[in-house]
Amino acid sequence: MPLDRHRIVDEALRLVDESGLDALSLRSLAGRLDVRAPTLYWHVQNKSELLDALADEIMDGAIDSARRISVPGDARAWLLEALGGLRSAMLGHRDGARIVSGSRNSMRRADFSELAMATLVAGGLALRRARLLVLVGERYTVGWVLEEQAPAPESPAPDLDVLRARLPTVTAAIADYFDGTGRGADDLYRDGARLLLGLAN
Amino acid sequence: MPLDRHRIVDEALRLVDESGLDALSLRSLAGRLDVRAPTLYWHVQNKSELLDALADEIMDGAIDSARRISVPGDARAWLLEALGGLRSAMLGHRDGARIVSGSRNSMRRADFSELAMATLVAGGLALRRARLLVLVGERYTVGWVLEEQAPAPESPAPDLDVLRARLPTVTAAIADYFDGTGRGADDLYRDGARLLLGLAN
DNA sequence: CATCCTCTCTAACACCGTTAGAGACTCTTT
DNA sequence: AAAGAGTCTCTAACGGTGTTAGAGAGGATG
Repeated sequence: MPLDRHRIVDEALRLVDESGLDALSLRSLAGRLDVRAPTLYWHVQNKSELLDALADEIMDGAIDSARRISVPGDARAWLLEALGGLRSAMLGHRDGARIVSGSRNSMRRADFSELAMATLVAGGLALRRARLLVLVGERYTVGWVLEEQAPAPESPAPDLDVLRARLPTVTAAIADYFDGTGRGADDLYRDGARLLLGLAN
Repeated sequence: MPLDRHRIVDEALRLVDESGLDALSLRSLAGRLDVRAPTLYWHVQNKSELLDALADEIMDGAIDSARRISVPGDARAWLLEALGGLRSAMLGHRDGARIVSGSRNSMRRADFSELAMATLVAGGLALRRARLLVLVGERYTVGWVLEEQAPAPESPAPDLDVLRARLPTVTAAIADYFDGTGRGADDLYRDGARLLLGLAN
């Protein structure tokens, strides 16, 4: 199979999924494609262009998923689903949020915003409000998933008692939230998103 | 002046402020301290430990500023100010949000959460709600400033007409927001934060 | 005086992104 | 058929990175 840009991006994404973004070097990627590193420069200008392409790939997933959402009465409910799709698209790849947040030239990010704002406006929201909701929703989601995907600290897990002494409210709140009724990470994100869209509770 | 950990972190922060996070290498930092790179390893275990220290420094600013806020009737108004302080602390250093979001071992981040949740609970909010508000507020803020501090794309600025064709709603919304009454980036952040705290006007 | 401890050094390792420039190999033109 | 152009991959190398090993200077302590 001949080497082309698409195959490169594909294999890069696979490499990232297996070993994390930090393990993605042009040499290791080339090795998987049975090629030497400089060869990649024929198909891709930069490493950063490659990273942009990865971000595009991820955002494509988010856009596709957003397009599939039927627009209900309340446009804000649509946005809630769209943002959930954005989160899923990023969670779908290791370090997905880092890739998306680190890419400065992904037109697909703007496409997502356009789709979202246009849908909200079509749903009757004022332009200014639509923009605010979309901006806030996107940045909230990226910030959220960034945190979700952050690897556990390498330093030895601090003693639980010490933690409880220094962070009594935080630890109590965690215990409280997960206590009992099978609520998990997805619910927490969704609660936050609903809050910020004014769909609270 | 003898070399110690504090001076290293200080100079690192200065270097980052001048030249950006990507320009921070142990060699360049050592050069500014009139020392060779391996010397730094006597005072600091890792580069990542150094980055954690930078994040701590920034979060210290956020915590100090939060402590100075008097608690008004509505605890949510306090949180709004505290988050504004967090944003200012990150904006106060080049790539501040990247530093904070990239650090996995900064206890100060947890301290900030603790302070915020405790204040909200003391202000009468339920534990579960306090946690949600703080988590959402923090991640929103980090995501926001990350975007604010992202350097302009290096690729030649795409043609404005092409942009307007592909992103009609986005471009119209930007024009609409900044049109007329001197509203700026700070206001936009604040609007978003108010929205998410249910203080919307 | 000898020994330890604290701190800085030189030298080196393996890796990184990236560039220059030499070949193959195919396809088109003469 | 010969010559040339274009496409793709290669080797070799550059300057940079984080990091380690280990030597040595200098002061404090026995």
